[in-house]
Parts: sequence; C-alpha cells; structure tokens
Amino acid sequence: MQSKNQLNVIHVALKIPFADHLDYQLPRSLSLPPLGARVLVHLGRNKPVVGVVVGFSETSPHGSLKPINEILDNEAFFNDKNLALFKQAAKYYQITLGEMIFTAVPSWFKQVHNKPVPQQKWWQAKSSLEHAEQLLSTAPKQLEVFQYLLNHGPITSKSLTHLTKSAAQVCQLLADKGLAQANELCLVDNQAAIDPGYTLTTDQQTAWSKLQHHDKHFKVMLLDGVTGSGKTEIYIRFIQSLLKQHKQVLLLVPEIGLTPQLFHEISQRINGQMAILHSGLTDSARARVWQHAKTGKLDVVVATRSGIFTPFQNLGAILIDEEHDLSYKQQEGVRYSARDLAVLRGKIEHIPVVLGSATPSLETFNHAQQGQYLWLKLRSRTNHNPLPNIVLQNVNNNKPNMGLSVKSLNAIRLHLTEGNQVLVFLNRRGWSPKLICQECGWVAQCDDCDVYLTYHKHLDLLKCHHCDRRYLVPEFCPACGSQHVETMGVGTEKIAEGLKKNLSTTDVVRFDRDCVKTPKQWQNNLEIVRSGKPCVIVGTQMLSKGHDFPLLSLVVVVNVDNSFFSADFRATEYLAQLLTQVSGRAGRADTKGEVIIQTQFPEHPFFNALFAQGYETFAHQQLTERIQMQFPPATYLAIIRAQHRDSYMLESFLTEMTACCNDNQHVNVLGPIPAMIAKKQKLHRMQIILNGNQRRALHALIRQLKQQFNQNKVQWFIDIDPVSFD
DNA sequence: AGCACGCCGACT
DNA sequence: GTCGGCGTGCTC
Repeated sequence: MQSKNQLNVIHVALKIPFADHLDYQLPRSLSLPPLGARVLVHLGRNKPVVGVVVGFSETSPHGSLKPINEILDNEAFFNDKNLALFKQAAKYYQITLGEMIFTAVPSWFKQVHNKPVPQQKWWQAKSSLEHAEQLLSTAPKQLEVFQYLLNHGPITSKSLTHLTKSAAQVCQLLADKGLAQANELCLVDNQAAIDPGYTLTTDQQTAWSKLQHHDKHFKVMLLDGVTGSGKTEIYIRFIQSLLKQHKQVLLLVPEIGLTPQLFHEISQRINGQMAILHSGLTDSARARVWQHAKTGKLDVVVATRSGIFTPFQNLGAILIDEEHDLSYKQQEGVRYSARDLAVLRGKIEHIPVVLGSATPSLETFNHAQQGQYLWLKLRSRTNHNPLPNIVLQNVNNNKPNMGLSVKSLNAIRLHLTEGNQVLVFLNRRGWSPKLICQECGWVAQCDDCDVYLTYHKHLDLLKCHHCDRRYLVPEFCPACGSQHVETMGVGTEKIAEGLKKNLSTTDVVRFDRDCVKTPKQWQNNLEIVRSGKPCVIVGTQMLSKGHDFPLLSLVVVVNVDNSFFSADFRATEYLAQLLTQVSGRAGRADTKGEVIIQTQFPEHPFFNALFAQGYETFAHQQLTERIQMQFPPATYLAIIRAQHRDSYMLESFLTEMTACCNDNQHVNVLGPIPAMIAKKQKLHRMQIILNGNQRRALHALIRQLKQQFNQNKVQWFIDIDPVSFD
C-alpha cells in the first residue's frame, strides 16, 4: 500500500520539555494514523509511552528513526480545533506542544494498555409498579430495588448499596425480566425541564437579546451583574437556546464546591445530558466525561479550570462564571489561565464566550471598556433585596478582644436574636499567625521556609502553612532566653473560640482548611447552617464565593488592612472583589443586611472609592492608575521563577540572566529579587519580573532566554500573565 | 521531565 | 569493600 512518496515519518508529541514532537517511522505493517490519534512509541532506552500524532512528513532531519509501535486510535482522538488550541496555548505559555497536551489529558488516556474507559451503568425502572409487584411477588429484595429505581432513578448501582450489597446483580436481574434498563449516561426525561416562568428585568431582557445576536460566531461578552441580578437565568436561557440548535455548552466555575449547586439548578431547567468535571473525580470518571463530550453524547459540561481542554464534537459556547476568580489560573506546572484559554478557544471554534462576574477583573474590564468585549450590564437586583448597609469600624478606638470589637460583638448578638445568621470572614486560619518574644522581638519561623509559624491551639503546636512542618512551642525565647513568648494576631480558631465564649448558646460553625478537609465535613457544616437556626459562620477565603446562605443578615470582615501594605500591585483589586462579593451575601428579602469592616484606616480613600461609588467606578479608577503606572492590563507581565538550595548559586545565575535582558528596548526588567516567600521547603526562591508593553517583544525575549539558559544547574520556569507573586 | 551513566563519601 | 548521593547528558 505504501508508495515511495508517502508520508512515512510521523510527528509525535510527547510529554517532553525539549521538543514539540519527535519523529517516528511508520512501519509497513501499520496504516497511516489520522492526525490527532494517539500512538504508542518507545522513548529513550526502552520506555513505552503514549504520544499524539501532530504531523507527517516524507523525510526527517534525524538519523535512524524508531518505529511507531501501535496506533491506539482508529479515529482522531483530538480534532483539528483541539490541536489548534493546544498548539497556540503551548506557544503562548512557552512550553512544548506535548507538555500542553499531556497536562490536559486524563491519565487514563496516557496508559499504554489502551483499555476502553470503564462505563457506568445508570439504572432506571422500565415498568409500572403493579406489573413489577406481580412479577416479583417472591423476590422482595428485587421489588425493593425496583421501587427505589422508580422513585429515584436514573441512578448508579453504587448508590443502591444501602439497600443491598449486591445491587449491581439485582439490577441486572431486573433488567433480565424487562423491568429495568441501564444506560451509560444519566438519561434525563426530555419532558422534565421546569419552566418557572420568570419575567426578566429590563436589564436582563436587554442583555439576553444582545446575547442572542452573537450565538453563532466568535464574540466575547462580559455579563457584568451584581449579586442577585440574575446572571444564572441568562446562562440558563443561553444554554437552552444552544441546546435547541443541537450544540454543546461548556460552563466553567471556579471551585469544586460550586459545581453541584449550579449543576443542579441548570439540570432542572434543560432537556439534555449534563456532567460535572473537576479534580475531585476519579480519573476514570474524568475520562468518561471526555469520551462522552467527544462523541457528542453530553450536552452540557460544568467544569473547573482544567475542563477548558475537554474535547467536544460540536461546542456551541463557553461560559465562565466568576471570571475574575484567581482559581482559573493554574499555579503550578503549566501556568495557564482557563479564562484566557476560553477566549482563545472561542476564537478557534468560532463560538461565543460569556464571562460572568459581579466584580470583573481589570483585564476583562479593560477589554469591555475598549469595546473588544460586548459589555452586558445587569444593575438591578431581581430579588429586590436592598443593598446592605456598610459600616467601617475603626478598631483604633474600639479595641478588638479575641479578634472582634465590642461593637461587632453587639451587632452579632443583635442579628442573632432577630433569628438571623452571621458570617465572620477572616483570611487566616489557626489561632494566631505569630509567636513573638516580648523582650527581644524574636519571631518563630520555619526552618525550611521563610515564613512565620502559626500557632494552633487545639494541637498546642506551631505549624508552617507552607510546608506543613510542625514545631513544639518553645518555653523560652531561643534568642534571649526570656519567658515572655506570646502569640500575636488573630486567626479563625481564636475568633471561633472567642465567639463561643461570648455567645455560649449559639452554634459557631468554622469553615477553614483545618476544619473542612473532606466533602463530608463541608456537608456537615452546611447542614447546620441550612437548618436555619441562628448561628455564626467563621470562615476563610473558602467562603467568600459560592454557597448561598439565605438567612445571612450580617457579615463582619476582620483584618483587611494587610492589603494596603501588600507588595502585590493587584492587592486592592482583590480586596475590592472580596468585599463586594462578601457584601453581596448579606441581606434578606425582608431584612436589610449589614456589613461591618474592622479596620485601622476607616478614612482610607479605598473604602470611599469602592462603597460610595460602587465597583464599576472603583475599577475605572484603578484602571487609570494602572495605565499611569505602566502595569497590567496596560502592559504585559511575565515572571521568571527559579529555586535552588544554594542562595548564592541562585542569585548569580539569575543575575547573569538579567544582564541578558537589560539592553532590551521594549521590556522592563526587575530583579533578581527574592520571591514573596523567599524560602520554601529548604529551597531559596528568586524571580525576575519582565514587564513590557508589547506582547511580541516580551515573548521573543523569553524565547531567547530559554535558548541561552537551557542548562540544568538551576531549575527555572516561566509564568506568563502571573496573578500572584508567591 | 525521566532515566542512565559515572564518579566520590559513609556504612554493613 | 559496597550503597547511594547528585552532576551530566540524552531522548527522534
């Protein structure tokens, strides 16, 4: 079959950092694999690995080529648009094509054995109860399962194990009798969608009609709506209209915790197959979603960050909820931004991209203001809840005790007696973030990291929040021998204990990484809150987004002042987003909500800018400032990060690298400077910050550096469009 | 990245 | 005498 001129050299992308692809020879025994198919090849000494076909040629510049061992897909695993996304993303983030592809793929598809993805069986009753009762009069267990299927199906047999351990077998028996039916997907009844018959607000109507004009081509739209303005309703209508055109929809959400809520809300309103995709799933579950999205069996996928790479047969739109959220940026390995890749993917697939937020990032805000993105504003609240009353509480003349001032405590008491719930927000877990010697000023630090240790009272230990190393509390100051070593500052543990002491009759529910480690603990905590009795919720970042607590009428924010001294130029943007999001949680239909912010600087212009004029005006001011100061989004940023156990080696290496950048016309170079955490797990960390007003020049410089410094003495990597300096 | 080869220090 | 540290170099 193969003639002389045939393309027998196959370009295979592999998970390697030094080349986009390696060349392999197609043996005569195999037919030409399609572009985008996975193949099995050997790499190095004799290691079988999975690669992806990304090109063909007649000849190769390399000497003797190894053969393709096996073709794993008869049809393309990735279509042209998928490959285009990977190629452009790899180029943008300055990594190899293979690295990009293989950070996206569920590991099931990287396994050399190429077994089919294990399927799930969703069982459903297929007969009437009367008929089943006749047939199963002598099989009570089967009848019980049948009844359960009738009321709760479709369901997996795994979710039936509370009825019988052999649920899978019982289901099969029912199927044999024609009483039940299994499907590989959770088939939704096509008539089941509920139409609550909402009337859209004027804002919603305007947004919705504009949105409909852009449902068949590439267009980025910012759905800019305050909390309670009905963004979800717009998402749902958009999804419905796309499903009618037999298109698929990808909806990205920031955190795992949010997926079930939104999933549920949407699933009730649409006729179609939905799936959730997030890092908490098993690998085979993730692979299953990929497979069904790829073959077009799924209509809607609700996913977190990595879901942006899900292959679809006929993708119609990408929606990104809470687009400003930092969790869309991967902070290790390939540092991609799912939000930015969504825009890229929209362009490649010729489909609309909807970015939703009550507090858009300045990057997105900028695009909207310049008209590159279509700006859809929702300014009125559908629930007509009045906006909360915001109180800036000066803690200088109102000293907090256990983190909360007397005024705050009184307010909390008042709201509780009115039968409401209260949220105390504090971005710091543990008892106190510092252990300090009162005489010489020594502060307990981690031996392996350059950070202070946090005291945890329930453990009576000092903990490093960066490497998790634990230390005993010293009885004497190791520096001067003094006995006056005391904790300083406040964390969630202390706040919660202070509240318990002061409000002995009320439940205090704590949400932080120490208390909520598993989904079950989340659930337990949620149940207490959802039960509706008055309680105080103490939480960190974990709580700022997502879960709706309908009975919340007061939010107390503790310790926001750090942001005013942060070295991160985005700190005030983040604080504004956080305060706006958190404030949106306070207030009910019948009670006006209240937000108390404990601060030493109530006169700070930040508060006035944000609260007197609102987020939009605030963002506008910030943007003007950024442009003046030549910071993103007016310019483009990249960070070169490096770490080494020898601080001298590290610094001299980066100094050499900086010298190569200094004569660049278009890029400003800052560094080498220590990373914000200058030492982590025994490794010193430094960085070079590159800031340029031309993306091309910045990328060209980085490409040059990669070529020039491709040694392996000092580990370094590039972070394009960094969002944090950690 | 992963893996092999290779050359020097502290252990049965 | 070996085990094992990590420096160096290669992968089509």
